[in-house]
Amino acid sequence: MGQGADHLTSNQAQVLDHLRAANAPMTAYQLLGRMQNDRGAVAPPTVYRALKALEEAGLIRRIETLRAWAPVATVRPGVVVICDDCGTVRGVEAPGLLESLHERLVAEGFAEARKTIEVHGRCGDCAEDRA
Amino acid sequence: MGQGADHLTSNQAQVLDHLRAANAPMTAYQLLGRMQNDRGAVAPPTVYRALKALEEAGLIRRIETLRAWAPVATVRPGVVVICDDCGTVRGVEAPGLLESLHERLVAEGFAEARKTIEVHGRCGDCAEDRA
DNA sequence: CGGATATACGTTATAGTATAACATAGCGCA
DNA sequence: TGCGCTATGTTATACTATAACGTATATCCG
Repeated sequence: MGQGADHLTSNQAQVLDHLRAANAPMTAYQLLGRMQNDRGAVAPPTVYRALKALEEAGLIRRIETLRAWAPVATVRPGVVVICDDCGTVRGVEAPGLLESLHERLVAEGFAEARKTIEVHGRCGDCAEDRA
Repeated sequence: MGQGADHLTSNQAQVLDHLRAANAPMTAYQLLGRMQNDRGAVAPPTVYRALKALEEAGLIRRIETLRAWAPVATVRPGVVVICDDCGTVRGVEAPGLLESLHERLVAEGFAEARKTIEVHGRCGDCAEDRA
């Protein structure tokens, strides 16, 4: 587990721990609340700086459609699948898909820098629960 | 031009006009500023309500990674391609791609409701300008 | 040692995005 | 006429994110 990290600072480690302990993405202010429980006063920049460093280290990513953050372990590669019922988030491998999109764009002279692919819906477990 | 619309209210038409006149997505508060220029006092809910109605009518969509809004005409189907240099946004057809992703998810028991696919990078025109 | 630089962090304030809640106005129609 | 519906106005506030400045600590090297 864990790649791309050098040494995490204690703020960064704490944020990462909370994200890994959660079973759904957390917003920055949810994290802020947890940190304020753990120790005393914490201000938003503390959280956002940790999030930025962790994102740059490849350890977390922002789920754009949720305005929230998730550890990369649960979300891995290109495609993020989000259950709107239970809130869980998974990464789905889709190598061919990313490949073919890439070729499409290259053919048009577009130089890709960053891809965001997020799918909302209901996961199998939640569908069963309603059956 | 234009589908899915019933009758637009004047707020909605005004917002849509501004979005169509722009060559890049606009934030809600940019739109708010334009509306305040056009007539006098306008408050955020006026803009957000119009955006919501237009989105439900399929006439615009939110570009999640930009926190901004674009007319569907410029952005069409599944894949949104964004140039980080000039700010323009295009829709790219990618039927096979969406198809195969869909099948992947169905196979896992996941029921899709909404897909967001956004690609950032530099468009061909901007690449030339730097050559 | 002592100073220069770099990094993280604390702290205060503010910018930017979005919605809740309640009041009002106009329209269609029983 | 009076009811219900929809859109709008209006005020306030919630939520998300960053700017700007100061301080502490570590590191490197003269």
